[in-house]
Amino acid sequence: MSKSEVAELPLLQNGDVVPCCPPITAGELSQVDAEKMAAMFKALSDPVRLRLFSKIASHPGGEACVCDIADVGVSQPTVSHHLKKLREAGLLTSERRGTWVYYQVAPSVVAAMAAMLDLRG
Amino acid sequence: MSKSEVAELPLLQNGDVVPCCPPITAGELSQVDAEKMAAMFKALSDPVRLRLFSKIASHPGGEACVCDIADVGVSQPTVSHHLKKLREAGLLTSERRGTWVYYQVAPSVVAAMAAMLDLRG
DNA sequence: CGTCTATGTTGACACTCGTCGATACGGGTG
DNA sequence: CACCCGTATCGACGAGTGTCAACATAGACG
Repeated sequence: MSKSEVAELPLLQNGDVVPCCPPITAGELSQVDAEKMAAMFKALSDPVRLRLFSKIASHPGGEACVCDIADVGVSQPTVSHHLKKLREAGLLTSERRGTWVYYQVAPSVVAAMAAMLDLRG
Repeated sequence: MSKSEVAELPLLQNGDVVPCCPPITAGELSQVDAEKMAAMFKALSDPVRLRLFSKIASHPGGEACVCDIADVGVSQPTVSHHLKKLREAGLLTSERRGTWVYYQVAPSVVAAMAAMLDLRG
């Protein structure tokens, strides 16, 4: 029952849409594709993560320092925990610049999620 | 940041995109909007639900009988449980026709999710 | 070096979730 | 009516998740 099979997500750089999976209207998802997609949706299935993500996405350049977005109503370790989850899902990348750590959205991964929800398949 | 005030999960009929929440690039999500969006994403954050959903979405008319999609590797009660979750999230509607129950996708809700992931905000 | 600030990690806890078997319900059919 | 088939609900169990306090790590600066 326990599936510790952590599907390794793309983790690719900005550019274009990664053809991870076809639109959901294109046919039945395979087991593997379903697990990959589910991992991405799960990353956005928490209100705190969603708020962190929107704060970063709405910053100029789609990038923000942790110190700029940490005010979401939970403790600092919890913020760090959620940012790690988003990073592991491939939705964010992080980079340390001196004292601060900056997180950037991974546009191609987000675009791939949106493409999968396109019903005009 | 313009946040639309939608009372509860749409559950509306096919037609156009429900303006649930602005694109994630449009500004910080409110607590309420984040919870609504998170609930929708959570509904698609499970591989079994994703496979059920894709099976329905890829059927002609975006509708399918339970008997046509129930083969996803889990027991019948579990299938029923997941379909209920998708229904409660507003992503599916169900209708009994004689012996069988048919599930249909709610295109507007799915389109709203895709719109929220549009980075070209 | 020592210290301060910013961020990440660890361990523990309560709670939620996915799953199943057993059971109930609803509607055809004989 | 009795029976069977398709689907939903219930109750229970193990695994997973979000949260925090405490602690650890990494630069900046004196």
